[in-house]
Amino acid sequence: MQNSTREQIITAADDLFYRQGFEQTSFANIAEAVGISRGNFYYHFKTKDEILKTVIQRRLANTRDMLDQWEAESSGPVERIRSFVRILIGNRGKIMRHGCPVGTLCAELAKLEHLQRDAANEVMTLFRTWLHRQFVALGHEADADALAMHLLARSQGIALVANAYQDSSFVDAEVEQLLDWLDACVAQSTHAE
Amino acid sequence: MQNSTREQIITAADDLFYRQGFEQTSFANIAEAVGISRGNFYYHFKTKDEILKTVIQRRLANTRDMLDQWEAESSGPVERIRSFVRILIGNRGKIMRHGCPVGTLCAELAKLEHLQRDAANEVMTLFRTWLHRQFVALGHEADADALAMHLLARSQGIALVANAYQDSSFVDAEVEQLLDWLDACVAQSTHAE
DNA sequence: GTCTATACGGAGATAGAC
DNA sequence: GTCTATCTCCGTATAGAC
Repeated sequence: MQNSTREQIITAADDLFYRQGFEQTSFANIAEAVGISRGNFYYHFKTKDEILKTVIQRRLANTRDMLDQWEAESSGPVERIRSFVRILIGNRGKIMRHGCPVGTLCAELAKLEHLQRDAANEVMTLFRTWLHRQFVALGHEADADALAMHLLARSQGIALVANAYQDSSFVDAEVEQLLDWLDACVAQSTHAE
Repeated sequence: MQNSTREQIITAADDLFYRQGFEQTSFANIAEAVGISRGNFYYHFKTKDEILKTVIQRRLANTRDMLDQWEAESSGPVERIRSFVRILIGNRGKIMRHGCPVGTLCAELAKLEHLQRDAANEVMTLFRTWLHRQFVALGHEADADALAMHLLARSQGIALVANAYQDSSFVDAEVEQLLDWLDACVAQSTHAE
């Protein structure tokens, strides 16, 4: 069932929403990418809202999987948070071209006052609560959410500016600073004990 | 000539582009906001590109004026940079509702691969070079641009996350951290002498 | 499930009267 | 300068044949 037409539509829509934005992507674009007719498209999804909802659900599932994997692979919270920071490096090229998939969708749906806005924010919240948990494990119970939000905002800012200026060395330099900041967090929590 | 129809159109378009986004704003929206007919609109601006270009030019001019004013009002570079950081507080409400006017336009035009993308980036560059100059005055010749970019990214990240979560206390907390970071920059440059 | 044909509205844009 | 009327294209969405 992995290559069913429905799955192909979701994959194509996911990609196009990221690269062109939701509003800018038409049913014709998606149908063309999949290689089906517009009419057939409507057999699978009745409205544009519905396809967006489904794409966000898939992103939520994929994000959960990724976070679970980081949890399984990494030995401790510091290494896990480093995994988060390093997606900026791993996805450097895509981020420079199209921005952060999470942040750009939240920003677009916020401006459209779209029904699925909260659903899109939920993807960001997945990272927020996961990071929160890691900071708690680091001994930062009191300010874990503030640290998670801080890291989220830093990442989003880096992605936005890197996208505007198409600057990859900027990403590298900022990631270094984030890793230093993380080390300082660790030192601070160790110190407090 | 301040209240000419042309000026009113630019003002209305500027506001609507910020609140709804460029793509989402139609000529009908702008015409209705001004109280003129669609036909009349085309007497003043032939294409949507042209009105966007004009709006960006106005934003560039307004930004230059603001930066000049900060330069005139503040005694030194530290206080000037603080003025920049504090717009996050001053425009807190608008930023929570619609994001940063500079960042959201850059992000949207990047995704549309719009002709005016570079023009929109130019507004951000105005802040970048101005901040660069302030950091040089602070004694940070070597890393002035990196510091300017860092501050730009931090601000954009704060605006994006604040917009997503509509969280004003987050903005306050992050601004405090930015001001602390700035103080640390000053201490570092003083120390180096 | 997939297609073609088509309805319908809204967008950008133009023509020409006043 | 401002209006109404109109054109054209493209978007979402539907109907019905295969």
